[in-house]
Amino acid sequence: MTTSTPLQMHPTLDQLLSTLNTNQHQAVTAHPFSKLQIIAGPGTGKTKVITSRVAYLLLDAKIPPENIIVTTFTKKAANEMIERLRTMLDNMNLDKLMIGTFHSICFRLIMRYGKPLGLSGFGIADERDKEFYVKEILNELNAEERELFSGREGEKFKGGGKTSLEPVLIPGPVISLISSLKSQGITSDQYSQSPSKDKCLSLLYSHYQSKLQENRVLDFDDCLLKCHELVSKFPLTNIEHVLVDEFQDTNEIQLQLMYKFGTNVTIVGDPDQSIYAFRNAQVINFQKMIDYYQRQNQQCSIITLDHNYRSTNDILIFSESVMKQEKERKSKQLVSQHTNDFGSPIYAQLKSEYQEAKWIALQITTLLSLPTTPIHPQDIAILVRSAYQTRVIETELNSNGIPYHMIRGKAFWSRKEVTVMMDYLRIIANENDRVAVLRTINYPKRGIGEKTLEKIDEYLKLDVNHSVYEKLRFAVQGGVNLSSKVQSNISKYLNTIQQAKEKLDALRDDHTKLPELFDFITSEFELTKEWEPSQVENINEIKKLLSEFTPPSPDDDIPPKNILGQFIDSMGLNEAVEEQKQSRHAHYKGQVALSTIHGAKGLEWPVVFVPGLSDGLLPSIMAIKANTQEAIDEERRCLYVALTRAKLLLYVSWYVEDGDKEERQSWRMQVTDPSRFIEFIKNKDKKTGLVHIFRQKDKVKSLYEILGKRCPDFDLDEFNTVYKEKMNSILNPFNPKGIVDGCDNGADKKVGFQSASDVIHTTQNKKQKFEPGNESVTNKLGGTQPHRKGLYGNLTKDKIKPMLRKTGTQLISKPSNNKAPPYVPSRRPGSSLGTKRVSGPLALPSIANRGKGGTMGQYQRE
DNA sequence: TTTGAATCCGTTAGT
DNA sequence: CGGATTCAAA
Repeated sequence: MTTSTPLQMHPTLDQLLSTLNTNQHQAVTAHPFSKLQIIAGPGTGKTKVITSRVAYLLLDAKIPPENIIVTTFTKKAANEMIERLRTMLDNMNLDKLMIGTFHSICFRLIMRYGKPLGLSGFGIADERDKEFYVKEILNELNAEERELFSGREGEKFKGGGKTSLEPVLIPGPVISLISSLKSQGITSDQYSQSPSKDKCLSLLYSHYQSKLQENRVLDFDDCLLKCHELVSKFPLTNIEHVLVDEFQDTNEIQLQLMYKFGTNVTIVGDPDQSIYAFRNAQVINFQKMIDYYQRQNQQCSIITLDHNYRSTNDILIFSESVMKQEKERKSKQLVSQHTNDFGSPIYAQLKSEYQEAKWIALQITTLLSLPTTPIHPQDIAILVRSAYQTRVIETELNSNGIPYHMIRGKAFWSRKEVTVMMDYLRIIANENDRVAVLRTINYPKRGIGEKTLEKIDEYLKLDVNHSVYEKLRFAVQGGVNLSSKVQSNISKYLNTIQQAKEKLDALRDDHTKLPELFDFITSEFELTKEWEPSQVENINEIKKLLSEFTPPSPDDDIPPKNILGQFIDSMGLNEAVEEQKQSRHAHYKGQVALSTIHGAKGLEWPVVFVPGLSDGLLPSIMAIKANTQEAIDEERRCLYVALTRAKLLLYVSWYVEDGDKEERQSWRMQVTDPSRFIEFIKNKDKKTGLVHIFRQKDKVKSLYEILGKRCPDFDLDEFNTVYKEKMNSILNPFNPKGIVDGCDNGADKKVGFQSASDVIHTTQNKKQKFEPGNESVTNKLGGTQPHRKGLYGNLTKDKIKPMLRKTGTQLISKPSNNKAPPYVPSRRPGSSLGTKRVSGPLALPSIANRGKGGTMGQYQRE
């Protein structure tokens, strides 16, 4: 199938190919002008294969880089791939290789060629913008249109009928239904002509599109849809090969785009790892692709990679037994290339999320306290289904002095301070960003409330010949009737924008000065003083991204936006350089990774924890409620992805809550059952994970060896005794037997049952902060202990707060600094763990973090 | 009319 | 818990 004999091959390529196994070799060297599916299970060298295939196309088939499109799932994956390629082919200029996410490639194409469609200079509407626009169109419906919604078709758009008798139209369903249509490639025009259309939806879809058009923005789905329209009308003529990575996560419009991009395609993916159906991804694309080419009498070859280089066989068997439960699945035979095995996953059933977190912390400290341990924090990951699950774990890691790092998800970008900052950058970059103006004009408070805002917005919508910025100037100069206070406040706001714009112009394209501009904005708009230290930290993350930002390929004939505008587009597509190439490793070094399963896709660690294997968490409550096989299957694949991230040691755990004995976050549904996906281990030893590799000296030895260290001689039995005692103190915290290493853990001191007078103080002038969730008590050993139920009788916090307020009494709490807020990236908690501790007081919470800036602070009110 | 506090309410992943 | 909504006080 190769186009040349090995002798004629490029020496680099030759060398490259020699490192591949038979299947990989076959996949890489498949005919360049053909259709190919590579089914790549976890750890089968997928990235290596796709990268080598690109190299093969460049070197052997001599396809110029600009004639190849490679789509990846994330910008990060694209960066990694291009780095690998640069290393492989050090002298080749790859700047023109079209590589990136579908969204960014499409956006680039639209920027470059979109003029005939009237799309030049468009920006990106993010999720918040979408919601803003949808709310707007719902408010702008006239009486006649509103009438449409009284029928059955309108039902699904209604909600919130609890408080007001009149049901209200809500944006959620509108957004997701429109998105679903778009990802199937259905435009609003097409939909409005469909005989089976939903009249309400069709109406909203049209309004929504006009709204986007008016504001000159594209939403994520539009990037794909409009690009499809573009390449249909004006085909790309130069593209000789299209490669699609993570094919299992493509949706219909992406499949159609792939067909349109070029006739020769290579796709790589794994149906078992399809976990993005919520974004309308469809596994059926594998079959659709085959059928599509079949209809054109063209063959689509399939190559399956089955050598797993990542995980031990035990881990593979375990993961496979999870997947086996899925009906109608083509079972896969992954063969581990490991010769060592460390036994089946270590597991435990616990009583609460707190206990589970403690269990995890114990496992980690145990691993890290092995003599000359071969395992470092950066070798460990904790993967959860939902982002909020990290909170309890973070707290526990903090109090054990375990350094960790959050792999950032969407949550970071929806933090208040982050969105505000982005909005401010947007108004500086773009005179016409109405939404950003409306969202910043009263933050910080400038005395502009709902009514005034309405008046202003009405005025802003009037005249299309002036920019939003100009119109706002006119408004202050008398266009809108405003109080003098508001008038002067807005003037000041506008003047600061003006100054910032001038600064932006002055720095031209010198992006090294962007941080200065950034500081100017935060100080002049008086943003910093609105924020807690931890929020400022988040803002500095943006500043860092801004200073690291390099605009993409300036040699293009794209009408240039200013550099800030380019930065914002890039952020809108979530593709800002997350971390620069080399510093990435240094940055994460010495830190445990904490991530959602979705965020961990494509990554691997020697040690992986998968907690929260309870019904309602995984499968998530939403999937259970949806009550469809597809939803449950997707959750199962999610688990599969999590499990297959592990190379050597896999820890799984779950908890079941019995009644209200344990403190629970009351707003969450009680977890009562282990996950249905792990039925098959429930029958085994249920007692909790005392089953451990440390039982066998030879396993411990080979663990050291495989990690490139020599196992020192040490007393494993003694090590295990310590471990078991600590385990006991977690499982039975009030049992005196849990006393470890001669340290009295205070079982006789009624930990957790102190009197109310300990926490309630009468204060006079001193304004005290009430920190929800922080009323923990410090016990005599320096450990913190959450309040137990019963402390305030039947009173809940919500009830007690106003009572205290009325009597001039306030609830105060000891600043507890080891509480972790959700989603705050990379805090470095105190000292890192020593590696030499063998039998140190692991069960005791570290006090290293005490006294540092309160991390719950960001939710306080003054 | 704006603001801050009280209260209600939902519950997922992220290009 | 935290966002949205409602209520009450400036």
